[in-house]
This record gives sequence, C-alpha cells and structure tokens, in this order.
Amino acid sequence: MAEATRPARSQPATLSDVARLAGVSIATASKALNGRSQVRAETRERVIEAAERLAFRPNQVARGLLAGRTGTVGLLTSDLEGRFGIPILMGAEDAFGAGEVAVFLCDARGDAIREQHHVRALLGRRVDGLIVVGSRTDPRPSLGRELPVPVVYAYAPSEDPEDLSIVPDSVGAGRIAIDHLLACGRTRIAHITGDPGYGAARERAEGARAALADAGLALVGEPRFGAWSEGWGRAATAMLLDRHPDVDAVLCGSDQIARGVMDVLRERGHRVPEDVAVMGFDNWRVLTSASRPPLTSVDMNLEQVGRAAAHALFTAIAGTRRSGIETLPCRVVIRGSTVPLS
Amino acid sequence: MAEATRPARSQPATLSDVARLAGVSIATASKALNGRSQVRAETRERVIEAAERLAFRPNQVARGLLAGRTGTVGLLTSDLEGRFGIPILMGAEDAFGAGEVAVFLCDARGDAIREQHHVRALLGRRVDGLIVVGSRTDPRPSLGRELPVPVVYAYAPSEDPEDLSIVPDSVGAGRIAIDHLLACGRTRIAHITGDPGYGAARERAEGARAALADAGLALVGEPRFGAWSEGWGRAATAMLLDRHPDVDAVLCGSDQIARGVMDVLRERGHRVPEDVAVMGFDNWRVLTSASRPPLTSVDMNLEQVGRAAAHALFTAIAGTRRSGIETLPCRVVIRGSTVPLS
DNA sequence: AGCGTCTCAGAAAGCCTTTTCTGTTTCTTT
DNA sequence: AAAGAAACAGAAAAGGCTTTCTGAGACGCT
Repeated sequence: MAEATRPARSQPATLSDVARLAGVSIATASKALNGRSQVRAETRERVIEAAERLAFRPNQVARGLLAGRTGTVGLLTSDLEGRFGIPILMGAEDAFGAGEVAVFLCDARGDAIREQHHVRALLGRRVDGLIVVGSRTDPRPSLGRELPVPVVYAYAPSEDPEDLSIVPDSVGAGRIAIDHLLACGRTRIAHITGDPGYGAARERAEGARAALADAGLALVGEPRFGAWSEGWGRAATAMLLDRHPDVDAVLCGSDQIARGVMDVLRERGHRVPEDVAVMGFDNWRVLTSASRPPLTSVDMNLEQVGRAAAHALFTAIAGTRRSGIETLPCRVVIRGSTVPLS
Repeated sequence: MAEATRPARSQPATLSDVARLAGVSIATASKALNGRSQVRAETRERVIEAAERLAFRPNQVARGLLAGRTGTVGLLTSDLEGRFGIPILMGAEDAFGAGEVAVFLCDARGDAIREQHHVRALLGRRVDGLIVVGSRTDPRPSLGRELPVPVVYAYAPSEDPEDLSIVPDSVGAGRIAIDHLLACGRTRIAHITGDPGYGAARERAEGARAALADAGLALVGEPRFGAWSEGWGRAATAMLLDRHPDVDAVLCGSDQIARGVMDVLRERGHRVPEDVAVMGFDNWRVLTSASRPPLTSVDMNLEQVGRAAAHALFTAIAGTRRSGIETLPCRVVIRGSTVPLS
C-alpha cells in the first residue's frame, strides 16, 4: 500500500533519437528500418544497431495518423457475461492478433444507447473496422449503412441484408444431431428445448424435424419448448416419460437442459445411454464432461465464427466487401451419453 | 454472399473541413469546439453548426499524438477461456468505458512469449497503462520495472512487491464461509477442496481453519484436496461419509465440487440442507442456481477487482503510484443449501 | 575531360489537432 | 479624438513518422 509520486518515466525513444545516434537524417533512419531500398547496407546496419540500443519501437499512433489506417478494429459485444460472446471474441482476437491488428473491446451491456456511444468513440479513434458480436442468434438492428468503416456481424446477424453477418448454422446443427442419433440406431427421439422466443431453439428444432423426415421418421411428440435451464429439462422429462415411456433418445436444446433430462431419466430408472441416448447443444465443457455419463453435444464452432468474422473484416478493409448472412457448420462432439443401440 | 468492390467510403470530416465551412481558421474552429474562451459566441455557434453538419468527430489519433497520452490502456489476459478473467475484464472495461478510455484486449493464452509480444505491440500503440489479468490467484512473474507506463496486476499478483496487485481475499473468503456455517449452527464441518497446487485452495482452507479455531472448533478430518471437479466432489464425499457419517456441513472449494458433493449426499440419503449444509466458492450462477437446492456460495467480487484495478491504473497514470498486494473482500451469497439447524 | 547515369542521403511536406503567440479589430476611457 | 485595453481571429509550431523530391557524389562511358 506504499504510496508515492515517482518522477515521470523516461519517454520512449523516437525515430529522431535513433537518427541522431546513428548520425543520419530522420528520413534515412526511417528508410533503413523499413527496408526501403535507398540506403547503403552499411548505413542501414548502423541505424538498426542504434534502434536496438535505444529499444526503439515506432510510434503506431503517428504511423496511423499518417497512413490513414490505424491497424485497430473495434469489437462490440452486447453482453460479455453470456458465454457465447467469449469464444467468438477469442477467435477474433486470435485472428487479428496474429496480424498486426489490435482490438478495442467494448461491452454495450445490451443497451442500444451505450452501443451508439461506443461506436462513436471507436470511430473517433479511427478504427479500421468493426465486429459486432451478439448474444443470441436472432437478427439485430444494423448499425447503419453510413458508417465510414466496414462492419461484420457475428453470431447475431444484422437485419439489413446489405450487411455481412457470420452465424453458426442452427438448422444444420439440428440436422447433424439427429443424424448422429439415427446413426446410433435410435428411432423414437424426443426434443426438449429452450425458449421458443429464440431463433436458435426454433431453427434447431426445424433442422431436427427435417432430418427425421428425410429418414421417414418424426419426433416423439412435439418439440417441447420451455426455458434454457436444468429445471425445465427435469420438468419436461417427467412429462415426456409419462406420455412416451418408450423413447430411446432425447435431443436437448442445450447442455443445461440435457443435465436436467439426464437426472430425471436416471431417477426414473432409465439408463443413459443404454436405454435412452441424450444429446445437448453448445458443448459447454463444464457441463458436458462433469455429467454422468459425459454428454454428447453439438459444438457451434464459435471460435471459428469469430475467426471468420475477423477474416471477413480484414478483406473488407482491404476493399472487398461481401454481404448477406453466411453460415458456418457445427459439429457433433461424441461422448458417453450416446452409443449405438446394441 | 454477394461480392463486390465498392468505392472507398468518404473520409470522415476533419477540422479543416469544419473551419472551411464555417469560414474561420482551423485554430478558431478548434477553440470553438473545445470551449476555449477566445471565440465570439456567434462564431462559436457557426463552427458548432458546421461541425454538426459534417458529423465531425475529432480524430483521437491526432489528439493522442499531440498530447502524448492516447487515452487507451491494454488489458492483458492470460486466458479468456477461464471464467475468472471475464468478470474482471468486465469490471475494468466498465470503469474505463465510463471515462473516455478505450481498452485494447489481448489474450496471451497463458504463453509468456505471446505475452511479451502483446506488451510490445501495446507499447508501440502508446497505451497509457496496462492491466494484467491472471487466471488464478498464484503470483506470476512481473512484466518488469522498466516499462514506460504503469501496470496493475489483477487476480494474479505480481511476484515483485514493487508492483501493484489487486486480488480477492482468499483467506478472508474461507473465514466468512465458516462464519456463515457457524451462524447456521453447524459444528461438524468438513472441507472438500481442489488442487492443492492452487494458492486459492490453500488460502481458503487456511481461512476456514482459522475461523473454526476462533470458535474453539476444528474441521472434521483434514481438508481434502483433490481436483476442481464434480468427480472429485463425489469421490471425496463418499470417503468422507465412510469416515465421518455425522458431518453437518461441507464447505466445498468450488461450486463444481459442491455439485458433486450434493449429488452423493443425496444418493446416500442425507438431506441438504436439513442434515448437511453445503457451500461452494465462486458463485457461478449456472451451477449455483441449477443445483437442488440452490447453492450458497462465496462470491469473489471479481467485477469489483476489475474495477479497482482500473481505478488504480487511472490514478497511477495521473501520477500517484501504489505498490504491494491489495486484497478485496469476498461475500457470501446465501441460497437454499445452507439453513440454520432447527 | 566532359557528360550522363546511378546510388544514396537529406530536406521538406503532409497526416490532424492543440496551443501559443502575434496581429487586428473593436470598445472603453479620458 | 486619441490612447489604451480588451476581445477575438489567425499563423505557425509541435507531435512522430513516411514519402517524395531534390541534391550531391561516385562511377562509367565516349
């Protein structure tokens, strides 16, 4: 807890410091360090050495001012707390960090006013582009077409089809989930899922129904929409077993729901996965590996969504824009809760 | 998926655009917009109107170059995936965003090389300061004393006592947990916790032991260190019940462990909370509210840690540095898994 | 020797603001 | 009406870098 006012730290070295030490002009120093050709090898050497002696790091702020491009992008999340934003953010950060782009993080806390504020602040900082990360897959209002920099929407697509959005393929996710259960020989499959107000819930159910139809089958009962919670998983399973005690698989709208489902199945004497296979969505490690047995789940490849968004923004900054909604495939991660019927 | 190369968007308006439109010099325009006094009210009006017409936003990059301060800070996390980093990050982002500071996010992925790379990149961007967020509470190597900007360490303290670190009070967390269980009238309290390689595990255990000692009591058996998983919670509980079937409370090192503990307690016929009270650490919503009954847990107030770190960095940038490790109190969030003995 | 051609170094402009200083206008005061 | 003071506007420099253009030697050729 010591408290003190220390002398101001020495300023970082500037190019003119380097030039002076090397005994050349600023222009020559710049050219030497940037690999320009108009410098004799010996001179270049001297400059480089001087730069190293002074631990010179070119001031990106000055560079950005000059170049008109700052090498920064804004990452606008609507809700950091939610767990979907994080992997996307990681993917994007990763894709940019590898290049020489730095990422401004802004959390709008789901508030449009705050979002506007952040957009303005980011534009004031002259970011080269923006990524808008939503907290759910339902379309969200566009930031508008008049922005001076390109924007890519990730996870939550923009309502404006002129914008570019990168989203996971929820319908496809439903399909591949069912395909996996069918491959396990299951035919009496029920679907317990979350809030029907979520596009993800509806689309996954739609994909599941389509995949079953392709196999000449149908869900056991209607999809049971409810909440994204273990509690709903438990409640819905109780009702399901009362009506259809012969199900041999339950596709759950989320891993949380799946945990509730598995608890009740076990309590009611149904073995997982022997009697009933259970699958979740989201592939949320804490839940999938902690459950008994470990839970098979559909991974939305969110990190890839983030990476793809970053990449798209990159090419947009370079001048090639795309538009529309692009979907990325999901993948099934198989664990102990689904095995072939013996 | 439409693909097209659109014309470059119009550049944002500059101050000289505004000045020209208002029919004044750049200097006057600047003074008018910044509330400087050397401008006639009528002139100021004209400039402001011109700025609005052009949607002028001052270029923070140019401003930063001139001022020597950029109004940006770097947030260096070692692992975004881990759930402890996020709330800290949110707290910091929140504290800064309210001011006019923008946050660069960098994830080192737990790799020292990558961390160095990011530090260099951030310094090249002339950030005004750095916050280093760790993924666990154990001390970590300092970034060094030679950095040109102040650094604050959050969650994981720096090994160098000259640095300033903000961490949650793990010992105190153990104490208040026990205090709560004692207040519930429990006296035969066991402690099942995680990896003993983690300072957090050891310190919480120490705090728990101290609080019990203050009450003239001791833990039932030794603290049981293991892993931060439900599986370990289950295994340890089984052993515990074999040796000490009469425990009336289990303090768990994490919410995950607590879930495993509760499952086995219930399976073995112990009622929670009537017969045995259960408590966790971390207050991780998904787990605490989904469990049956909802889990009482110690919240580490991580968002506050982030906010405090941001605030400390702020004052350090302003010139007042502190050093040493500062701890922030944790708090007990009471739910259904702990009730007074009747 | 004179000319042209290279090669390399430096001067200077420019990016966008802020700020200081100078200069002009207007007003007050005697 | 003249002198002084005040109020306001603008020129210019600064901040660190890149780039273009100019200039100075060095070299080769006729």
